[in-house]
Amino acid sequence: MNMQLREVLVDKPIIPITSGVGYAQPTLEVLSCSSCDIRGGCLAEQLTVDQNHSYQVIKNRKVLSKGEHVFRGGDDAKAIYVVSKGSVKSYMLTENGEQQVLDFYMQGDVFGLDAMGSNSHISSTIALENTTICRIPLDGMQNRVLGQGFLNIISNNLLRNHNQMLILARKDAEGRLASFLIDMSKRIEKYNYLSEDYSIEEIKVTMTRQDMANYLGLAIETVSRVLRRFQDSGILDVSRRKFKIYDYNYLVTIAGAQVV
Amino acid sequence: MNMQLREVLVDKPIIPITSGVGYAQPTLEVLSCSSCDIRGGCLAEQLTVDQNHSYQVIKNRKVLSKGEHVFRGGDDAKAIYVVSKGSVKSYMLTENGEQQVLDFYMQGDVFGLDAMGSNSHISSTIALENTTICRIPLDGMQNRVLGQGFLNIISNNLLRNHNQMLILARKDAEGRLASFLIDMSKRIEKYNYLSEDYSIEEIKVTMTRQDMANYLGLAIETVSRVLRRFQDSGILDVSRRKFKIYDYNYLVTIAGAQVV
DNA sequence: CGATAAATTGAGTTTTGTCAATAAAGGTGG
DNA sequence: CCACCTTTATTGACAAAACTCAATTTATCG
Repeated sequence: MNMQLREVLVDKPIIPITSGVGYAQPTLEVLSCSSCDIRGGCLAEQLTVDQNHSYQVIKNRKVLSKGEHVFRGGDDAKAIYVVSKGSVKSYMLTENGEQQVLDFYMQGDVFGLDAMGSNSHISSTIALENTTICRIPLDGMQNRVLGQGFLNIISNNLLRNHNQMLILARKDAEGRLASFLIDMSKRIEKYNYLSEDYSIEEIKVTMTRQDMANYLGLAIETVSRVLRRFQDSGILDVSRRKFKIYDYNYLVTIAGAQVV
Repeated sequence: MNMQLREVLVDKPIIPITSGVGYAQPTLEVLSCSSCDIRGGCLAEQLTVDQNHSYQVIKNRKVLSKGEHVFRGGDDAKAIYVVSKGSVKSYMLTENGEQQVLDFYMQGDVFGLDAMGSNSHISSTIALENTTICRIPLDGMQNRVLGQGFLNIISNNLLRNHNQMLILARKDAEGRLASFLIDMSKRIEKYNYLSEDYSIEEIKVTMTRQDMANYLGLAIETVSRVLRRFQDSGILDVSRRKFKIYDYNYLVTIAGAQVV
């Protein structure tokens, strides 16, 4: 990980970003996939095959500090992205200026697909911690062959949305939090499957209570109270962003059916 | 329209359906697009271009009666679909056996994308009225060229989901109903743009109050009461499935920002 | 025309949101 | 390394919105 960071810093800046309005923007790097932490089948690679089945290395890596945007609503949309390391949240703004969090993405996840059909982004994406992302330009995308991997990413994105719609429409606060914790737990386990210190029962998340609330359609106070109730009933132990889950199965029961 | 129906009936059945378990299934027809009501740029066509840019006509039309399923959760997923005429609803079942409606689709809309990445459907889709759908088999999809039209469909589906997530998470019952009515109104206007008797102010929907409730995450009684409140305040006139909108702008105000 | 499904309306309860105050953690600069 | 400040999180009291249960009315379909 240190090696990767060094490499990034040494190579910068090669491609200046072509962005919207005047806020600070990080620079882009052209880096090989060899320095990426994603192990096995990064789906970004499948998108870089052209009609002659030759690989075009057109991926660009970018290092973002916590709180930096990958893109904002209104920015030009000429790419999709993969999280190489770290985590981001995707959100839309309501007319009151509140954030509706659409999803959280972590290592290996593809995001930005909702802008493929237009010239500018509607949603925004921001880094929740120091994060490295991989940018896949869409120029010439229509000349690339449609791989099954790409179809998988798309339908997985859609299924996650559908699951979230069900959660927002049908579940009470406890069900939403339980679903969220199970989902986070599973995803953190998935991208940590090779490291020795992961656990599905002990996770550390990167988002605030407000982010959770904005994702689950709840008030921040409700999130706090439900977590306390969970703790009081012995299901888990909360300490800020760290969750120790004692009764995973009961959490599954509270959550109800999960699709993704 | 009568012509089309006749043609369908004359040609049947050519391809028997390869479906799951034992409930009645309609038969499939191989029909040319010439008898389709979709005017101008049916996006199904873009999906049937192979790598040599020659068109492969592999679209199949199917006539469904009201209440018939296009597919159910668990069915094999080997195709995506276009609504040629009529309307359908897509839904998932909760663990209590309740329906969460994911979206409604009408003439020209593409659905079933969420199953592209797996072998079986998780959601179900059912006809809300007598409906003709067009089936696009996915076999060999990976050899087809990725068109911008397909990307547009995907991101449009994703944007609709995001919009709905915002609605479910942030808006009260009035906001949800207002959003729904505006959306329906726009979509009905869009596919009726050539006929002389359409109006954005006077629409007839094909779903029940229960369907609306299941879509908007509300109780059916709440849907009824909100519609009554709208009527009492002179915004619109409701008569079962017919809505006459008097104050469209006020509806937009109540609904708040719409993305799609 | 009768039976069934769909929609409406009322009364009372529950859940969650809002407002307000406090506590705890994390970051910054001396 | 500590004190201070800002951000994040917790907790309580009360209000509001929507749900549930129940009864009734109105369509729709055979």
